Amino acid sequence: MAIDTRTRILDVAERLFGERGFPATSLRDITTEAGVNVASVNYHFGSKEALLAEVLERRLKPINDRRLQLLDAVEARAGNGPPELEAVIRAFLSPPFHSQGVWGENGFQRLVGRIHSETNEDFRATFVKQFDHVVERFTAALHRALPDLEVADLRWRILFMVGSMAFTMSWGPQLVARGSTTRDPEDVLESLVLYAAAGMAAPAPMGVPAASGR
Amino acid sequence: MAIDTRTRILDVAERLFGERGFPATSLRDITTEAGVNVASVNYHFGSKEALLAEVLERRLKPINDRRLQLLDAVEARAGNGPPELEAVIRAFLSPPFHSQGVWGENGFQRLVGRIHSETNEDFRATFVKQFDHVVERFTAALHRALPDLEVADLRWRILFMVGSMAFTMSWGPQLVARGSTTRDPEDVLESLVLYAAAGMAAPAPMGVPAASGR
DNA sequence: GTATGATTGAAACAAGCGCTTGAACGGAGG
DNA sequence: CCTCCGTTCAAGCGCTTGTTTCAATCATAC
Repeated sequence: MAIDTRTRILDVAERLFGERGFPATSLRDITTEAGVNVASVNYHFGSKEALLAEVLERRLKPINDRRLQLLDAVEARAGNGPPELEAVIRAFLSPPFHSQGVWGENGFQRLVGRIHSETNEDFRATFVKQFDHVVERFTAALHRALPDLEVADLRWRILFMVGSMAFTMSWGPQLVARGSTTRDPEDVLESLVLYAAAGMAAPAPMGVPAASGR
Repeated sequence: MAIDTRTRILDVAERLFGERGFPATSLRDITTEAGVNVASVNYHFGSKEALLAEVLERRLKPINDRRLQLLDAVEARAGNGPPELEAVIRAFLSPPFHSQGVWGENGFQRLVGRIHSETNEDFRATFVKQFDHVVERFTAALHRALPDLEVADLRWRILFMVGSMAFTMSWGPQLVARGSTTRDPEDVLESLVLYAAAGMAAPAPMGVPAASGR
């Protein structure tokens, strides 16, 4: 056997969860395609949910590590001054785009896009926890890059940015495959970075009176 | 009986599909909570999928109609000149935010966010078709508002915008409920409009040489 | 070469799924 | 009163789900 059972299950599960979603993918779908026994999932992972957790962990951890590493570099370069906005955003957005292979043949990118809106409240809480540290670091960095923006506004804008990213990773491969647009993932990333940077730097909304007057 | 069976099923289905997702919600979950018989779903709608279609149709149609109506007004105001960017974006983003009640108690907004990344390829195709006309109208309007931007770039930016919107509608209620941020949906919409307008107006990427020189 | 502990296999478990059935219900029209 | 027809109901259809069981198999260590 070329690769061991565990890895084969993880690979197939990653792709199928990405293509069809978690609840719509059965363990038998996975094990049949992986050429392993149904029981091996529960033997190696314990449950279907635990399998999902490990599928995510395997990819998300390196991505978040890389994000922090890139952010460190950006902040080091900035010294005591504010970090460069576009560089901070690029540090956040580029790792998931580079996490694996080519668009459309990439189960995980689809899964990342999907996972952001698919699971139940409990899972969301767990999912968010994995990102807490990363989000806090980037929020702080962006706050330094954009000192005039209220933190509350900044948090919403980060939500907008993550939304663009997740949605693009989920739909992008399909749009590219349908030929509606033909762009290198690298170009799409670049486009997204420019878009997000401009959005972040947009004038502050004036709806609610600010705590610290503006 | 206060409301008729059909409507009760639609209301509960809308909320549960939004909370748990389509595959994870069983007909029995819906009918139990609605206080109706299981068979009534198949009697009134034909199948679970048809129920989902009707749940979406009921809300999406008015939203898209309203979008076009607002866009007409914006274009009429612009006369022969280019429409105002921010107004076009507001015409696109505001209807789903106003579609129903309050954040967090709103099944449909959650569902809208979710539906964008949850279902399978076949459903996506059907789903996209419902939006084709709206997307084309807004793409044209945005192209007139931003004549220097390649249409290919513009399409990606529209994807980014829709992603922000979908993600915000999916996660916003939860963030608000957790108290991480307390904002009126109207303020969030305003914030999103400003963000998207700035992103749309961002400098064009220079990655690939443009077909028509820039 | 045989014992040992980890892994795989075929089969079955209870539970839940979407959907169908055929009878019962209930108000309107003749 | 009775018929009719749209609607509701309890029950059950065949099937799939995640998970478990326990024997068979494997690689390794003595």
